[in-house]
Amino acid sequence: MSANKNLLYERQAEIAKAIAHPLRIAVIDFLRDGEKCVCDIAEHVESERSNVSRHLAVMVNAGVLSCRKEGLKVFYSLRTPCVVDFLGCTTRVLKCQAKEHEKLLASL
Amino acid sequence: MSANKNLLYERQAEIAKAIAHPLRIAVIDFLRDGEKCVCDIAEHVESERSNVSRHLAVMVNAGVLSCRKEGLKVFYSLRTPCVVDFLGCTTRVLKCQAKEHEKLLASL
DNA sequence: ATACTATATGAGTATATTGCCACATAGTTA
DNA sequence: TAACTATGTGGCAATATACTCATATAGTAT
Repeated sequence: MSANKNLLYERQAEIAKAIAHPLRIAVIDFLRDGEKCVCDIAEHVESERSNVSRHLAVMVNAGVLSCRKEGLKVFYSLRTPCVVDFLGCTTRVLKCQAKEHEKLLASL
Repeated sequence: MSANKNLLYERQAEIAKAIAHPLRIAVIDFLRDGEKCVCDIAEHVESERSNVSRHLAVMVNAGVLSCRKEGLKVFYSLRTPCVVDFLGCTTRVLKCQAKEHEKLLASL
């Protein structure tokens, strides 16, 4: 494996890691219909603001979200719509799993 | 947020977490051209077999990989081709980041 | 200036993940 | 059976992550 490949894998892992948390996935799903401030996000995902703020920082750091300050509030949004594709990928994997479970059940 | 949604987010996060590691991404990339045994995978990703074995178990557990025993060897393969789409998603995010960096540099 | 609101951060604890070593298990071959 | 190979697992230490509480910062309004 070349050093370039390794670097790519690490960057890819960083992005995947930034998404790999239930709360963060909830946030991404919520942000599909446009930018939201921390307090709205915290209310929606039913978690403390300080906690949400940290999770948001993780995603901004990984390049998944971007943020914009306006007065007291900070609005977060998806940096690129293709982040949403991740959710599609996961649901496809889940569907694939469900199908195999069905097959197994049917064979009993 | 409904309980159903929360459950979905947790399952999605499990899958994303199973992918979110440089070594595991290297494995997925390697498995694109078909099933491989642990020793071949370990050699390719340049890591200890015991370590690789654990990472493989994580991915099987999350439903990302499947395995098949044949004699002494255990062959691992992608459970569904759509797992590869993840890598595409991450590279698209990376490209998006690169573009923004370019813009920033150009404005200096 | 004071009180208030929204957000971020430091510190501490709890928990999870990773990598390594040694060893166990299972199948193969002589 | 004995030696060998491929894989998996227990145990440990190092590190990373997540959550909570208290506090800091920044902007707003009175």
